[in-house]
Amino acid sequence: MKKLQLKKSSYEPSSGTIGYKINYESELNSAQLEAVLHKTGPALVIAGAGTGKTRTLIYRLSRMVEDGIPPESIVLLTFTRKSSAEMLRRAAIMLDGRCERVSGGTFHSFALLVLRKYATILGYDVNFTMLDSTDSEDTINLLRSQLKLDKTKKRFPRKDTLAKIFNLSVNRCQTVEDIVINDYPYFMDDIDNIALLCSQYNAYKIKFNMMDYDDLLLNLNRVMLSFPKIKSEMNAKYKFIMVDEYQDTNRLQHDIVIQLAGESQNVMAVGDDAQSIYSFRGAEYQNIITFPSYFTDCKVFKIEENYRSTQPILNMTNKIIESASIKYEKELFSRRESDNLPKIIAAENERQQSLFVVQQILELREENYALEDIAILFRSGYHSFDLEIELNKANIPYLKFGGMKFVETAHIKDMVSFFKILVNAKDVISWHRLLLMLEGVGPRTASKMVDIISDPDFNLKEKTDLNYAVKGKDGVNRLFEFVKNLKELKIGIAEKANMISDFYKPMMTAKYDDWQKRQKDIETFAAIAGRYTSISDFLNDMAIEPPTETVVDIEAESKEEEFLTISTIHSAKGLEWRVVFIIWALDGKFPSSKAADTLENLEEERRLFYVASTRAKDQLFVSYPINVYDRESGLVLSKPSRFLDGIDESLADYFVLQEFETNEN
DNA sequence: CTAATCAGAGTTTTT
DNA sequence: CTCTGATTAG
Repeated sequence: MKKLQLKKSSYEPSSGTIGYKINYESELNSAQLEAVLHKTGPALVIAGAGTGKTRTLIYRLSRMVEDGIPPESIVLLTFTRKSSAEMLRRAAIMLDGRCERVSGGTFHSFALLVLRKYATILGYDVNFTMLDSTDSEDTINLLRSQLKLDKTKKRFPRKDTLAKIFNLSVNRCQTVEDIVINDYPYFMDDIDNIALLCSQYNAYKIKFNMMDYDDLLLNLNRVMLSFPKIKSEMNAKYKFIMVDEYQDTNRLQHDIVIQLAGESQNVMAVGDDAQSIYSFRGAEYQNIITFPSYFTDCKVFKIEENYRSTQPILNMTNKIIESASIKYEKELFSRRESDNLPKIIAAENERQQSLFVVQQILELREENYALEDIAILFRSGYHSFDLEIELNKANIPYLKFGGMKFVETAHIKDMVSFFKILVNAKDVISWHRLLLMLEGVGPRTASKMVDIISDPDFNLKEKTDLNYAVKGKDGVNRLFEFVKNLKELKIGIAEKANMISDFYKPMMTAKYDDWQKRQKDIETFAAIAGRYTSISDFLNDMAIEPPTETVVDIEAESKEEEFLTISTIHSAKGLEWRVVFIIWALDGKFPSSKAADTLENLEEERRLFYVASTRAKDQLFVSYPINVYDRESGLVLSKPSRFLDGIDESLADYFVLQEFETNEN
């Protein structure tokens, strides 16, 4: 016979977090929890550096998944692929694999995904080609010489300047004329030709079924604006939108978010206006300030407790950002006390700065800091060159982020061109690129042949026209034969990559003196290619989500070994380390003398310095060499960065380096 | 028309 | 220093 018995239990509030696998209440502070439990409707989360912004996003994501919202209907837009992957990984660990099925990624990759489905309605072919920035510059250059604009009396803007103008025009939603008037007044005389070139460029891309980075955003927006049916289809599919780093969105991305939010307005933007560092590509930090005004009843959450850094570090960073003109006032605080003030170090010259950093790292290692706990940050890619030499000497393994990317090097672009042609035989830019490498072929011949190739009737198999055009040019025939054969071969991508590499090698040795170094990259490239089963997937990834590593270290893919991180500040965004070194904090380098011209630029540099210094958890070193000759200005730079003004001895310890002899070797 | 040579300019930062 | 554009010789 069964009897009932009373067992003591406890009171549980009826609202809140019962029934969840994760105990949100105990793992989050109240500000975070509020944001995590936010159900529907628009919301803005203002979260200072190190306050658990990512954490909040991840927990909200898993909370939604636990609520039974299908992960596919949640779009998580992040700024870099690195942070997107990191976020999904952490969410998956916390809850389960469902989190990884969330839609999204970067704005650009999300756009590509959508456009592969809808681009035909805009007149594109499904397998349109992606142009990376070099490709689009080359295209612009081609059109420029066709328009004979390279032969004008006065200097016409260079291809990279033109590309930048067009880019800003798209991302800021302004006309090319406006951009020239505001940002490039010295090209006023050429304004008509610049605008003409831009429209030709746009027409050219459509004609040859190509999209550049900007087109991805533009067309995503367009497809939703012009086709209400598609928009409602998308709104039905993507019910919840979350956007990270909102302060770095530009006008166009902002518009896209509004479209995606649709009627339901289930959109949450997360960011920190003090960390806006992408205005050079059209980002407007005002977007985050005006965000609530675009939606009805937008909730605003502020998270101010910092979990990352010690209080001394925060005291200094708060001071740095204090003099910036930002809208959302916030004062970060931490419960992590420490006696260790940030250290500001003056070195005699660059060499000494590098030696100092290396020496410190070795000492830190003695103190049981792992290399993974340490990062060295700098303003521009080349600031680390000397340091890298010293690191190599000291046998400290490192990975470099930011700066020149692997896929952007000329020889890798050549290799990619072969693959592009395999997918799209009418990829004129790739053809052009390869033809130019051949002996006896210059711009004229290449253009002529490209014209023939782009003719709709042209067919690789019978190339009689070409035989005529290239008579006497053996290399051209070999190239065509090679591509033709390769196309028909039924072999894997790895084998094709090897064949291309063999074919390319003589071309490379003829063109580059340093071909031996490049040869290594080619092998790496072939290895990466071998991981794919579809060439188009491979090319997509190379354009939209290329390997993040930089040229030098991609070969050293010993992931098991621990390594030090050296990185541009831009690439360090959103990450953290126990010990951070900021090098080259020298006025004229950081802020760079280029940026000193306008207040906005200077403000952005200040935020950049702020981002850099808030990466540090335990220790922060800021160093600068004195007595550096600056070619640009012709001055000897010797003053520390102006962002250190006002950092007195209560906030940081100041040091000067002194050399001395030791008996050690 | 191409290839080689020279002069000059511009040097962030990313998808 | 490195990449680009201009000039010139072949």
